[in-house]
Amino acid sequence: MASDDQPVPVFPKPVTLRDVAARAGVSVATASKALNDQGRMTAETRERIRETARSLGFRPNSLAQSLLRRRSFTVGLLTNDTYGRFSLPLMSGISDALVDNGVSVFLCNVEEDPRLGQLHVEAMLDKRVDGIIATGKRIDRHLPVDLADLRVPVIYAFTQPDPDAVAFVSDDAGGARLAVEHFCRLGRRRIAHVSGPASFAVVHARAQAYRDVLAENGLPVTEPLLGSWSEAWGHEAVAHLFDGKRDRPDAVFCGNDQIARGVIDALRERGLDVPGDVGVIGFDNWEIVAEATRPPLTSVDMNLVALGREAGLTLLSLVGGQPAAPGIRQLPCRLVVRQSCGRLPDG
Amino acid sequence: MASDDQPVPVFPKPVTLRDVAARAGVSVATASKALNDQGRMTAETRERIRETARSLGFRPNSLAQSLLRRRSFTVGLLTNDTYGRFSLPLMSGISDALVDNGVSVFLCNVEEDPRLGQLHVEAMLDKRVDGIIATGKRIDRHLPVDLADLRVPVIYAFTQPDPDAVAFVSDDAGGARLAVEHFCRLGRRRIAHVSGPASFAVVHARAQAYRDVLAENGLPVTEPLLGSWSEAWGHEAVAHLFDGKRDRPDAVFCGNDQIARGVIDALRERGLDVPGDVGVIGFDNWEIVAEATRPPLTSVDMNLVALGREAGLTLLSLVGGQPAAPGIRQLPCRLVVRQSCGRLPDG
DNA sequence: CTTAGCTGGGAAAAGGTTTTCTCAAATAGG
DNA sequence: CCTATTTGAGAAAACCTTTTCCCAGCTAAG
Repeated sequence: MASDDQPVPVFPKPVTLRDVAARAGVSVATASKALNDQGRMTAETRERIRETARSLGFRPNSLAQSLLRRRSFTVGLLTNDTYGRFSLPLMSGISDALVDNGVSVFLCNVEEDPRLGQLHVEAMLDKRVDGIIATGKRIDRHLPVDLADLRVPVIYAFTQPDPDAVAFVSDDAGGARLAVEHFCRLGRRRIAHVSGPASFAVVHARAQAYRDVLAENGLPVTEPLLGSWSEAWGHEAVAHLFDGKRDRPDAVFCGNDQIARGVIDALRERGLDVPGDVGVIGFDNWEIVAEATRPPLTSVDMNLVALGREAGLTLLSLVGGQPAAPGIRQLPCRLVVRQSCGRLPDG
Repeated sequence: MASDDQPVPVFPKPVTLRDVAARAGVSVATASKALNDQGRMTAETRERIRETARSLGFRPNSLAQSLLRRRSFTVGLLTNDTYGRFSLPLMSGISDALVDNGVSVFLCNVEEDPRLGQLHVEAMLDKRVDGIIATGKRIDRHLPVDLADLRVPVIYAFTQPDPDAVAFVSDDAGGARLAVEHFCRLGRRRIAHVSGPASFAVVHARAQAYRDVLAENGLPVTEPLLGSWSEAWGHEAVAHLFDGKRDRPDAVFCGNDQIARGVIDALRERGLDVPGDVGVIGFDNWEIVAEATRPPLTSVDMNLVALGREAGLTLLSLVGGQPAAPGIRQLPCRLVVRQSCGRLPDG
């Protein structure tokens, strides 16, 4: 009978609570209560309904539930980090924190396009997300989208927040301290700092921490060398640091892993041993880079997964009605020690 | 009256169609029809209702619409690519194709965990996604999750599909041809191939294309060197290729950009000029790597964004009831020429 | 035996929208 | 002036689930 030229897959109608109730010979109200551990009924009735639901493969329609509860168990994640260098670890942590609560995440890349941002935010709101997390690729820039006075709670993670918002960022100064203090403990005395462009707020935060730690340890402070975030700049910076005849550094703290990579390569080209002659520490702990340097790179990890988890949990409690004090929370970084920084003499 | 210790943001109730109707002095039915260009009414009534909706900032509740239409304008994207190296460009293309149709994307990372996969798929189904796109980090491995006989259409992109499914992958053989033929056109005669582990299907596809092109051009075929996907392996492979005294390659086609990076660095260490003495082409066109090599790396781009867009559009038409022939569609790659491969003598 | 209280379960409303059907008024046709 | 048709708009059902209220029957207390 059926024409089989083009077998079109046919998707069966989902089984509804009504089906379960009919099959079990009860009303939908009773069925609902049985499955949700609500109401009063004999244990026998409850179990019979549950068994029926199981055997029919019943799954409640989330849309209907959401409509009724005014809660969709859905959050939106906005980002402008196309390559996901920072937002994917964040996403991972967020998802991790939420999946056990049955919450799913809409991911939207808004690039730098306000129109796109507007579009995505409206789509999220229309779909009644319970909340929104905004994230980006740098801490000191806004997303190209206005998230003030939305109908839902908003949390900022690793991006510039609106005033009076709840935000999570990494403690860059703390991370820098970790690196420089590690050098100090290892007995390095002339520690240089090569970082990215002055237009980045984190560059200044890290540089100040660098100066502070050196001062605290009575070590000479040389002005940080600012350039770009690239390997090429790391390469070039080594020339600046080592072409002067005296006071050559015995350690370089770099603003990111790519710069560190350039520094290490340039040092090798000059015949300097890492970590023997010069120790190097990077920032970001981008494993794909940190593990490809020779020797493998010690680097500051911003704990983005943990940051994402924290943001997710906070959003959840905000959605649940718990107030959260506005303000920026800085989460600690962690030093991942590999081989580029050297080790304690006795180690 | 109000206690202001802790200013809790209060979120206003969304305005509903009922509100609009009441304000405009019509029934909700009429209001709905006015806003959707349905039904019959005087142009004046229609415009009055629209104006009311605008002034009230009315936005239809997507949940209610979805419930009724049995269509949620939502799709799920499954991946196990934690770093997003491949899935983010895909995601970008998918999102691109869908956002204009008001469709949002749930992104779920299932890692390698079947339990997590099951969890996410069930959450998606409960939320009544219109369809699912499965993607991964390699073409020849399944996600740790069973997507057969779901209640919704499924499309595979850049991951191993179930039989009889619709799938999109990159044409790796074609991409390899592009690279090797380019070398041939440039007059290179001894072209080597350094690639990843033999356990990857793409390694064989690319290697075969490499042999084919060399044979077609009457050039000597040396067996591809298989190793790992790392820079270190690229480095090591150069030793194998150049320590033999004769028939040293004048071109190396690499299985990915990291290998290419290792090859280029090793060549430089040997005093060989790239592209003067040896041309190098990579695969993946991972810009962050390709642009950091010196000289910048020519590489095969798998057009993942386009692949994602194609997958998104196909899923959309599948959801719309258009049948799509099952099978694997290979989408062409593209060669991004930078400086590592050299140029035509007359160029 | 009467009344209060409990028990098991159902009816109905609510959530917000779309769509089909119905109906009164207005218009056209004869 | 009377009937047939069109026009404008509303009532109600449907989507699926949850929750509040209600009720009939039963038990226990007085």
